[in-house]
Amino acid sequence: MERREKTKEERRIKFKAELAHNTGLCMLLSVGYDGKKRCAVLKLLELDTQKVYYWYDNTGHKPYLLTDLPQEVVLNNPRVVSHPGFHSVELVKKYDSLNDRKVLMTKVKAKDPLSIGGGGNDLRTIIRRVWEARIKYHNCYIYDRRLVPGMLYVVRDGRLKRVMVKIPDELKREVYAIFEGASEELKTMLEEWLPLFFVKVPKIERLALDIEVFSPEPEHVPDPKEAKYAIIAISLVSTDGLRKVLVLEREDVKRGERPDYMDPDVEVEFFKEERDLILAALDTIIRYPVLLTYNGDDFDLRYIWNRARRLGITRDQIPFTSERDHIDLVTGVHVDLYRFFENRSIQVYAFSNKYKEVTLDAISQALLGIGKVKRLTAISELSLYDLAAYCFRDARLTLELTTFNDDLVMKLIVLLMRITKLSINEVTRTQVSTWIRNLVYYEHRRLNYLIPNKEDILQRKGETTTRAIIKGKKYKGAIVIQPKVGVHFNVVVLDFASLYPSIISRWNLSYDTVRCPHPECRKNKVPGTPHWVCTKRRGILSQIIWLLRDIRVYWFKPKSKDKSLPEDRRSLFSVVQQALKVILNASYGVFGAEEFPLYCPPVAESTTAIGRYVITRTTEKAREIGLEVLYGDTDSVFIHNPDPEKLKALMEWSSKELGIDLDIDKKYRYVTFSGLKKNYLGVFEDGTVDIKGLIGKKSNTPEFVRETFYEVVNILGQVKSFDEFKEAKERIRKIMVSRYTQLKNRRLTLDKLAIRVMMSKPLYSYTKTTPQHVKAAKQLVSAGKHVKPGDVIWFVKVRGPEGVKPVQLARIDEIDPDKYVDYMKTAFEQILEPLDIDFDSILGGRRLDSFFNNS
DNA sequence: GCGGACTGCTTACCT
DNA sequence: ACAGGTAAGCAGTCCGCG
Repeated sequence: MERREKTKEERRIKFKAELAHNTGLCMLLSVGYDGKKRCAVLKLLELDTQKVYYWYDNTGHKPYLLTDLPQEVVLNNPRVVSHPGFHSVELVKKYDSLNDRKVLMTKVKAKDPLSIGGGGNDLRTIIRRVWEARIKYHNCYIYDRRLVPGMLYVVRDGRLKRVMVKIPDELKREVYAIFEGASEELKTMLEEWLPLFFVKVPKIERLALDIEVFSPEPEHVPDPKEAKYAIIAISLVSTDGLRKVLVLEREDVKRGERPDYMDPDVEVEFFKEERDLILAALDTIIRYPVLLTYNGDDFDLRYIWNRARRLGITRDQIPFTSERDHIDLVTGVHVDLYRFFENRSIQVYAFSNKYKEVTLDAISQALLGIGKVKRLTAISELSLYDLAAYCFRDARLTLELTTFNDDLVMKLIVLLMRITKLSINEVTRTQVSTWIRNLVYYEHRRLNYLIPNKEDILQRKGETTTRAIIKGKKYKGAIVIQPKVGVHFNVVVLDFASLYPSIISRWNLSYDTVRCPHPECRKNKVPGTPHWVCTKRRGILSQIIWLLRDIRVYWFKPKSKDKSLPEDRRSLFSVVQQALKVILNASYGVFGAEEFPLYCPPVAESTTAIGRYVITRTTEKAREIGLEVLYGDTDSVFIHNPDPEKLKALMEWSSKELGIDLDIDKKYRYVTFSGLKKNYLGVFEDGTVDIKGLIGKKSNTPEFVRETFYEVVNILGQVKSFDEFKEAKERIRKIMVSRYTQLKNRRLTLDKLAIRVMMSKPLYSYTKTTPQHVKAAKQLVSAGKHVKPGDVIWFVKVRGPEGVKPVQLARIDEIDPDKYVDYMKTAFEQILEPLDIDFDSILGGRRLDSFFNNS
């Protein structure tokens, strides 16, 4: 996309996005910076009209940095005062939490953010002794004005005002009861935070878009930078019922038949000119406040822009703006769902790893139960109606990823905006460390704390002291208790509800409290480390986590399951608790991540050290009172056939002695342990099977092995008592025999035997070794295919020197059956061995290999 | 020249 | 640009073997 473009203001006028002077109720979508006007600019979504308004800062807020040099010194520095961006200086008081003292600082204001930093000859380089000089201006503006993206505002006579929604007293009382006895500071904080959780997420109209592009080579996706080939279809699907595909008529391509899987209400419009097609799409785009795409930042919108320019459409006619790392919309905001779902925390914590590959097909298959349209023909060879149907599905899926389950994803995004104080553009495109950094910075400003420099934290607090088990890691982590091999009936799993956040809040862990400057606190040791924790002040992180954890555990989580509440309340509560979970789960890890600006090794190390102390003390106590501990991992203990009284005693002991809640998490009818850590099968009371870490479950296990594995698992789910294993064993034997016969006779397709492994990096960077999936990928490349990071390689084991072949290039008669026998054996031994079933003998003494060898 | 012991790399999983 | 711990399978290396 072209670098030079008109100012935000000029483009706003061009596309008729109005200035906010007097508005109805609005939601704050984003905060940016206008380089020409030299001020912050807000995008506000008016709820009634779904119109997006611009509001430019009129408070005179300026970018700044802080320095400990006195004002006179700064003013006597000619390089500062003669700097063209220099504005003024001001004396400010701050609390320096790292050193527990009040400090006077000089605030150096500038006319624009680049003069503070990033402009080469900037004030932060000139002054050198600086704080808070690397915060992006739009975020700094949010902190100082205490804005909360995702919350409600109005503009009256040009003045921006927060709209306060009254929370019913009854509700307030309930929540405050949780924090009874908490400090005044925490209660003030609660006052600020409560509305963010309880104010309903407003309706947000949105339009999903997807494009298809002609390509002369079927395997090649055209480069959006060049946009050399025609856009042949654009689909547009919206929350207000628009369902449309714009299709380009091409000389040699037939319209064909309208496929029946495309709903009859989908409108297909044909265009003779590509230019008209693009303009029609742009015309629709500007009518919605939110544009949704899947990979629009890197493909669809970029392609449209460059293609439009190529076709002579002027910049003035294209409502996109090119930002540093994404494409935004002049008349609203652009949410690229690929960027959002790519976020590891969203993937793991919000969607519990339900999708593994970050492709539209995989995600929608996992979350919506429907994938992309399957096609065998190249895009460019589809008939026009088939093309329309294919393209339509993609936009539909993109929209539905935000609407399913009562707008879950949209609500989650808004809740995350409120919690992290990030604009919608940023929260959907950044990782969890950015979220946590931003929310912690915001609290610093609210409390008038000086935001520390990373080097100062490291210098004062130092490095870690424990030794990690894994080579290359910085400090010791969690404990895993060796499991007792075999089958165990009636097992109760106890766990510490969000252990690490509990530790951070209860033990007052924070970069400002661990190894604090007071000599009298040194007695307050963290077990297993030389570190100590402050006894005089509450740490800022500990305070934040306390609030977020307790409100989640004691309020939102139970309320989201409370059937007596109306459905819409419950669904909001459930989203809130999920959003909090995402944040809380990452709150410990970031302090052990070197790149995090508040990186503090002793904080991370103390957290895991206390975790080890907690689980160790708990197992000791359990054994002491006569409970049998079968297994445990980090924050859980598996107890065999417990006396309920003793169980209760243990839980009470934990909250009293350790200050951390120990709850019943799960009850199993029985559990089988193979003897390996992080590896077991548990059957719940209702017969559902819970599988952890077993090979049969892993995504790279061949489908054939996995199917067989789940058939066996299904039988195990039906076993109610020890005696029933005998019958189960016989049924398992039958399954194995039939499956092996199937394999022997090669009555299966190659893809059932495929091992699927994801390439995590580009092909050329495998320099140390050549793993099998890389070998297969190299063969694909030789055959003219393209592979890139994130692609899953499907390969089979074959006889011959290479040993592997990608499925696309292999034949069923080439496979090496012995390798699959081994696979089967390891996969099944993990569940059969604890039941005392011998893998080889289960087929009546015959070696499994014989099934292959006599073929 | 070959096979076993070993280490290291890579991926996928658990908490 | 959240963390560490566990496991599997393979690649590659070293060592011993008259």
